Order: sequence, then C-alpha cells, then structure tokens
Amino acid sequence: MDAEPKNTGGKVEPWGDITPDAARRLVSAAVHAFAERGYHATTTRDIASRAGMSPAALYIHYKTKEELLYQISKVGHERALSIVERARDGEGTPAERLAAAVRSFVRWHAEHHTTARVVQYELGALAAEHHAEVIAVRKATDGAVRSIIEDGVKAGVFDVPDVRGTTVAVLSLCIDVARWFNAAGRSTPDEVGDLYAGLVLRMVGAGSGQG
Amino acid sequence: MDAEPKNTGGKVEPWGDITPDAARRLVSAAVHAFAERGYHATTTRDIASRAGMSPAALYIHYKTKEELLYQISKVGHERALSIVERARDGEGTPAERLAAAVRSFVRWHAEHHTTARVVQYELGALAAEHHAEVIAVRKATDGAVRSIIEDGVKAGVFDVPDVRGTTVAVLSLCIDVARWFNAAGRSTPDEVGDLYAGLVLRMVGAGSGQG
DNA sequence: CAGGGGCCTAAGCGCTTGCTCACTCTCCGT
DNA sequence: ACGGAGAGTGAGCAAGCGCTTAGGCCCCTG
Repeated sequence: MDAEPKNTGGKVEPWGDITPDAARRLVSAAVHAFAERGYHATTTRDIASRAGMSPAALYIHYKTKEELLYQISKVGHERALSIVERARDGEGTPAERLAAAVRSFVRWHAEHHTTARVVQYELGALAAEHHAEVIAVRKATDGAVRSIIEDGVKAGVFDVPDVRGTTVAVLSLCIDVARWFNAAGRSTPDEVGDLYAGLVLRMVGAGSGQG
Repeated sequence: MDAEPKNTGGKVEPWGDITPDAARRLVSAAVHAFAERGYHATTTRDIASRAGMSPAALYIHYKTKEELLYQISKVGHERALSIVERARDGEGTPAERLAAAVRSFVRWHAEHHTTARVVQYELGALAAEHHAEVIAVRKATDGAVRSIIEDGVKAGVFDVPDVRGTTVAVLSLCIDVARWFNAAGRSTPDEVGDLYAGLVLRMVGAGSGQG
C-alpha cells in the first residue's frame, strides 16, 4: 500500500533506493551542487569529483547532465505531490486536512531544503519534454491544495473569496521555504510547519482562535 | 526629498534614467535574458544581440557581465526597500501601513516581474562583496516589515506569537509573486496586491472581517 | 580643417564546457 | 583458467564561453 521509502516526513535521504551505489552518490552530489550554485553554474566535473570519481564516470550512469536534473526534479515533484494528496485524501475536517497538508508540505521543504531548492527553482533548465512532464505534476499539486480549500468553502467553514488566488498564495508560502530555510538557523522544520499551518488557516478564514 | 523616477508604483521602466542610451538598452536586454534563462545560462553575446549591438560593445559600458547583474540587483533591491520604507513611515494604523506595504510591494513584484525575478532569484551569482552589499539591503527590507508588525503587536491590534517567523512568511508571499506572476495571466498586479494585503492582515490576526 | 575622445565592430585569444574514446581493472559463471 | 560484462580512468575533442585587441567612423572643439 506504500511503495515509497519508509518515511515521508522523516530524515531519510530521498535517494536511498537508487542503485548502483555510484549512481546514488552522483545524484546526491548533483543535488548539493545544483542547490548551491544552480544547474548552469555546476559542471559535470564538479558533480563527479563530489561523488569521488572521474568526470567520465558520470556518463556510465546518466546520459547527460540534464538527465540528472530530470531524475531529481521528477522524483522530488512526485514526492511533493504525494504529500499533499495524502493530506487531501485523509480524514478530518477541511481545516484539519489543510493544516496537515501545509504542515507536512512545509516540513518536507525545510527538512529536504537542498533537494527542494533544486526541485522548485531549477526546473527551468529542463529539456522541453521533461519540463512539460514536471509541470503536469505541479498542476496536480496545485489541484490537490485547491480541492481541500474548495471543500472548506463548500462546507461553509472557510471564508475565501478568491479560491484560485488563495491557492497560489498558500503554495507560494510553502515553496518559498526551500529558498530561505537554513538547517543551522533558528527554527526547526517542525516549528516552521506548525507556524505555517496556523498562518494558512487564518488566510482561509478558519483561524484557530475564532472557530 | 525624492531622488527617484517620477513614480514608484506605476508602469515606468525602472531603467529609464540610465545614460547613454546604449547602456540602458544593455541593462534592459540583460534583465530580460537573465529573467528568462538565468544569469549563468545567459551569454554576453545574447545580451549584446538583444540590445542590437556586437558582443564587444557590452564592454564599453560595463566591465564584466557580473557588473550588469550587480547594477540590476542593486537598483532593484533599493527600489524594493524604498517601497516598504515608505509604507512603514507613512500615516495610519499598523494594519493600514502593513496593508499598504504588502499591496505596493506585491504590485511592484507583479508589475515588474521580469526585473523582480532577477533581483530576487539571481543574487546568488553576484561576486562576494556585491552579494554582501545586496544582502544588507534585504535585511533592511526585512527589518522594515518586521517593525510594522511589531508596531501592531505593541498596539495590541495584531495577534502574532512569532514575529520573526511571520515576517519571513509575509516576505515569502510577496517575493514569490515574481516567480509565478505572468502578465498574460488571469489577474492584474492591482488585484494580486489587494488580495495579498487582505491575506496578510488575516495572517497577523487583523483580518478585515473581525476588527 | 586637424585631431582627439566617445562609441562601435570584426576578429580572435585563452580557457572551460559537456561529452567521448580507447583502454584497464575487477568480479563471476563455466 | 578464462572470457565477457560492468564499472572505472586519463586524455582529449569540438564547441562555446567571457573578454580583449586593433582599428574605423563620427562629432565636437580649437
């Protein structure tokens, strides 16, 4: 029933299931390099040396540098989508489900901020067909969040005049965590997730302090 | 008292006062290229050809490609800072000033989304000292927003348990507009600004519907 | 009208890039 | 013992990069 790694919210590296070992090291090296300098400023030599191998070894496991980005982007987007889908399909009131979606989505972006930064901000470097594929996943994510908000509006527990615009705002808030979050910073992923869940409930007019 | 172009919220190109004409065309070309493909994926030949000149002409007006980015980033950040400072120092209740700050800040990011995208997302490509300079301006912007929120908390009209975290969230919301806003899309800069101002008032517990 | 500065170009230099090639080493089934 | 597949390397190619150089045109000033 759960074909994913053990734990969606925990601290597992998202690339633990890639084989062989060298391929996994390459993906991990690419994630860190892309997150630090951006895709175009990262060289294949940089990725290979971070993975502890020669420049040529990269091409044994991946056809191009772009394929590495595609792998990262695709897996990351699917993980992000599954997080909000799980919240959408879960039990509870719309407010509880929206809070759960935001909390786990934000926690993922904070916990895996290196991966998330690549996933959210480097997709413009993908080849056309890969880009389109990833955009489709993003639209599904957007739709999942919107459907939770619509549920709340239909149930009369949310006060949201502009559902589409508010959905974009909620996702903005969550995604941007990947840009500024710093593991050495003041707050933990859990704290940010809780804070943001509360802020989003207020945004939809279902703030905890007002019923 | 106002050494800036005529209009901070209007539709003026932010580079209208650069001379000579060729330098202005180069900056404008660089902004568009950087926004579309990113700094590192943009070539000096691309910038020059967009500006209607030969590759070498770029170096008559700017020492390096990075200096072009610095010019864009510095001017853009200063403009953004002046927008929130104006709101902070303006008249009205904390709620009114916060709403004004968000409205004009968001409107600027939507209106000038091409410039804003470069300003907000390409600063990592700056040289170390230029980067530090720009970071200082960003901190000032953060501080200006935070001081408005603190005013509201002190006055007892905002309900914000975590001022620092909420400030980050508010800025996230505004900045991310530059990433997704599309001039051909559904909503105008004014509409987004109004929507976001309302959402932020709710985030700080000063929603219009509850006094 | 001489001449110098501002603005621009064609050509190209030195270097780095993504990627390939010929080859080696290690492991494993027969 | 050995051949073939998988995984890796050192060297290097073609293309593209940021940037420079040498020189030409135009206009302003004396």
